[in-house]
Amino acid sequence: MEQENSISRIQNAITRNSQLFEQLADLYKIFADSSRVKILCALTQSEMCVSEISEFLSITQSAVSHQLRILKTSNLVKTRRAGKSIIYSLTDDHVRTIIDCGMDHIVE
Amino acid sequence: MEQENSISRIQNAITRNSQLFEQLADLYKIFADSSRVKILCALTQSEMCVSEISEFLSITQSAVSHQLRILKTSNLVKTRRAGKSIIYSLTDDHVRTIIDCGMDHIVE
DNA sequence: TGAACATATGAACAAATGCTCATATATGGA
DNA sequence: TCCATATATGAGCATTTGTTCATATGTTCA
Repeated sequence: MEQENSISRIQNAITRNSQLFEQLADLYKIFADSSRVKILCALTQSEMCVSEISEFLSITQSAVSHQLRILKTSNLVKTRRAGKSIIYSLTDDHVRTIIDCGMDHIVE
Repeated sequence: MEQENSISRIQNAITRNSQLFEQLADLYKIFADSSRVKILCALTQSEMCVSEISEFLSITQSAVSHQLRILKTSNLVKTRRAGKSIIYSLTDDHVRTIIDCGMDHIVE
């Protein structure tokens, strides 16, 4: 039943809406970099400010900031200010789901 | 409960196995191109030979072949020969699941 | 065996990407 | 206001990536 919905959804997509694939590819592009995946996984555990992420993952502050910008632009993370820091957190649970999907495939 | 497993799995991954993120990112890289997503979606419907895929998606035979090579190398598709044609199909249902995950996020 | 069809592949090129370095912006406290 | 801390951003650069074009490999059938 759920499978059927999936297939017909994809069929419609292929025949009628080629743009959807760009969107889909663009979404996966975000997860297609190990720095960003690490950041997203880190935020899966708890919200963190930039310097915490940087330290936790051993990635340059600048690099982290650049990647966070991408993540925020694509609405996967949201921010709030706390004093001098800016705290990043996941926008919703989709990220968790998508990472889990991929993880399931890796682990086999 | 399922959420808990997810989180602890990710925590272990971050602290102990940085290589896992490369694998995860590499997996998403495969989905991060619209041609490959289209091909995978097409194969979601039914197995197809190269020229069918090429025609169905309006992508050059050469381009399709190059992408199929990537998909096969990463074990997402398998092949069998039928006369002059080589027929491609999905290796398992993980592809469906992953595409569905992404689709869910797009549709919102 | 030779022609026609089907697929694979290598080289070349343009576009996209992620990092670093330097610097700008913003906040809090002395 | 001045300084230290925190974050963002632009330019430059090296690497990766996807396509095209030409051609090679492989299969069927006359």
